[in-house]
Amino acid sequence: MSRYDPAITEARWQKAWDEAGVFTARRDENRPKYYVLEMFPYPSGRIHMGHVRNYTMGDVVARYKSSCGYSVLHPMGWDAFGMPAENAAMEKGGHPKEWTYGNIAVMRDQMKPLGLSIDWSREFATCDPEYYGQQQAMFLDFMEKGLVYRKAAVVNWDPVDMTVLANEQVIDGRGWRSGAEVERRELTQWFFRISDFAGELLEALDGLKDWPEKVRLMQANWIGKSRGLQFAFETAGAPAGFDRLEVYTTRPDTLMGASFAAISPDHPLAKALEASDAGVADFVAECRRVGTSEEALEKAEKKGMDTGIRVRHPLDPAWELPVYIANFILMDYGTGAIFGCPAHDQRDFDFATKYDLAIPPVFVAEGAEEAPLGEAFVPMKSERVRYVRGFAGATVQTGEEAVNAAIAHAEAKGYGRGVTNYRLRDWGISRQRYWGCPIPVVHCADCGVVPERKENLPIRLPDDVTFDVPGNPLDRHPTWHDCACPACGRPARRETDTMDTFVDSSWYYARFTSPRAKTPTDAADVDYWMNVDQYIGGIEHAILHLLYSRFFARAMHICGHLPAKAIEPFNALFTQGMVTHETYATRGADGRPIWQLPEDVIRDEGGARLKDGTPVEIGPSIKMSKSKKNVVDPMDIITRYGADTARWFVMSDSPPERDVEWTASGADAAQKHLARVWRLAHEVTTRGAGDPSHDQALLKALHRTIAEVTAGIEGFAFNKAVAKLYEFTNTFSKSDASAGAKRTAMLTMAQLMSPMVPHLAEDVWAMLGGEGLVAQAAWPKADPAMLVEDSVTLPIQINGKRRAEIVVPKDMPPAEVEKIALSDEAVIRFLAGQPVKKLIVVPGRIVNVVV
RNA sequence: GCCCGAGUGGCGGAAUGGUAGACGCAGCGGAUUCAAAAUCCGCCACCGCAAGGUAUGUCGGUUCGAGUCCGACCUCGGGCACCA
Repeated sequence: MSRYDPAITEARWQKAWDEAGVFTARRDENRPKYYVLEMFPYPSGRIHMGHVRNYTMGDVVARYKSSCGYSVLHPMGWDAFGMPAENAAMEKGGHPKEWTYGNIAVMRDQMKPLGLSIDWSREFATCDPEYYGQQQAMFLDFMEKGLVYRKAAVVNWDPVDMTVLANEQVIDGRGWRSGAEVERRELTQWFFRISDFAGELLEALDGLKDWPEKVRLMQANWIGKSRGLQFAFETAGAPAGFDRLEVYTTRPDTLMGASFAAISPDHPLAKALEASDAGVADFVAECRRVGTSEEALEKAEKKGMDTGIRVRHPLDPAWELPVYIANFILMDYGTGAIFGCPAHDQRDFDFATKYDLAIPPVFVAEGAEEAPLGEAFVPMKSERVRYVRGFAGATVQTGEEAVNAAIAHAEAKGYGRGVTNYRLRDWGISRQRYWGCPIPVVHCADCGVVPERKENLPIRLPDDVTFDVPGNPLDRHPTWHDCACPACGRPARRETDTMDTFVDSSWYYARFTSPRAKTPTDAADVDYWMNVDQYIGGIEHAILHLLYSRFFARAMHICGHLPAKAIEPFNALFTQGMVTHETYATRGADGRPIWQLPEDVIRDEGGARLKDGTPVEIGPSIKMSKSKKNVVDPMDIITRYGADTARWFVMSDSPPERDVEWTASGADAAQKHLARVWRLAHEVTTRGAGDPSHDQALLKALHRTIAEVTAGIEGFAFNKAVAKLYEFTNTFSKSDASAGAKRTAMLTMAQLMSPMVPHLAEDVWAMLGGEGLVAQAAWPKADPAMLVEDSVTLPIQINGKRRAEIVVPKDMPPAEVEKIALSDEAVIRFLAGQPVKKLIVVPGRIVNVVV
């Protein structure tokens, strides 16, 4: 064979790895273990470039760590429950199960040719009854430990399709299929008590040293710890049972700036008024037409309605404030009621302006005088301000001090108490859908809500369901929900809610350590393999998935399924950027966008159109997603160029943490380079002796490359590792070193390339007579002696501008460097006799002359 | 609206506060070839004949020195709890 031919060799090496069992994870007490995990994929149907990028990154780490002597666990599975399977069934017929497992088979077949070092024997899908049965067992454990409860919560309700909608399915306040205006509706739903762990989940973030700072910050903000005052207003004119109105505020120091109180449309008081007041009922109904998402609520026009009720100010019983129902008050935060201080909160300011309420300032900037405000004055809490309507603490103090003084005042006078509040809400896991893990409880007329017996698990999903009408197929199944009460044995009804798919993905990392165990985990296996040493996934999961997993690990520990060391399951986290692509849309008859696949769009100078000429609107480049159809199929590249080219390509150029916009060019170039390396290796076996006097230069370059590539991989700078390999390839190609040195250099280069392009590396290794498989060879070490340089080029700046450069011995004392610098011809010319005011010599770096 | 990021040549990007543009793509020129493909060599931020000047989204600041640190803003992206 005399040319690079991945089509033949890649399959051959994959077989060789397979037969040698190179990637089978083994518990080996004599070796350190390393668990590398990429966020498992949703089986959408085909792999996309984001997958290739994600799994190649993980594979580089896994192969590298394996070379470094670790016993590596690198598994793969499928996050297989979720709405798209049901949507497909509704649109095209068929069954979610067939659709899902069919997609898994296709995607597995697409992933295997990538040559990933995955232990496929551990593969599972979350929709396997063996998996979700263990999840149900844990749900029962959680119930027993009081980590689960039921309460009423609001959902998006489509009144035409008579079905619950996901936020994603609500577009501009309307159902995505029916187009009907969505309503908020209350249902009794299941919750996990994640908010009980809010403080701990927040504090433990400090220990996650190998997580990106931005993710820790996002999680901290999401948990949203705040210290404030909770107190009750006495009401006047309120319905029976509402003689007090509890409010929570983080700015009790602004109490004297209150000009109104406001409650959420979902507040019990609002509901009570709704029953007797048609005006309130209309207003509340209008508020409920906004979706349930925080974004929708925050963006909606701020509206309020005066209830006619008044509350007495806690510091002055004669002072009465009006009570509004306002659409921007969230029932889930604090008490669902606030007092409004328009002078120091922009939202309150807008509200007060709209409804013509007073805007009395509480404090002014230090040194300023009280004046009418054109907008809310909201300085940092750490800033000192002068209180003109203060009531606790010094006249001039920081907001922080004033808040503490106000809380102390309230507690001393007995009208309120300091409270620590979290923004984090309990995790609602109920879904009124079929394709999810059934919640293993039974509703009995006599015994109430009863947990299913563990021996009856898994509670399997029925196969005979239909999707011709919207709504939950489990609910309308004729017999599935019929069962015997586990407590009294009488006929009862099975819970038809299924679990949020985030539950499935909150513990799969633990399951990979013993995927066939008859319990959720196996003690010896989790103890050996946990924690995940390196977790890799998209930044879009920075908050929810990772926070839920952190909670779940704690809950599993409480139930004995994880050791204490695993309550933070991911030691190191890397968030890769997304693969983005332009979006293409045509317009439907109703003006709504109809997304189009890139492969169906023809681009030309004028814009873009479909094959039939329909004009296409080009949207911004955003995350590739099924719903926007802006996806590109990586299989074309793999079948045309081979896996190594695709792998090399996705590791080149873009830093892994940054978004990369997919473009079709570049794959050719990647393959050219790999073919070049192959050719250079082949030449080593055929060329003559060469010149040994050039060996040292080549080997020095090689050792620098070892150091740089190793640092690149360790630091998740794969693009830089690739660039260094390009550089060394150029050096190698130009080198006239001896055959022996070239063989050594090429063998080492094959090793350095092997995490990225493992098949080519094996080719080269075998060609040059390397021992065994590269996949099992020890990672090369850079010899420190070979990294030392004797001289260094120093730029000389004059007033910060580069004017000259000098070459000096590496260890030359600064005084001598100064002398040489000042006697440099170009320096003398630029100085033109001006006196030198200051001379800065940064050894090995730079000289700066200031005149 | 709120929270978190990112902006550097034609393009992807590199640069512990110390020579801005490594490396790659595209482009241009050359070698080889009957010709092409493939390969190899060279050039390649902008303005300027040159000396030199201007350049890291914008505007300010700190510093001997700023792409990097600080402040304000602009644009784009992610998340906002039922998309996964």
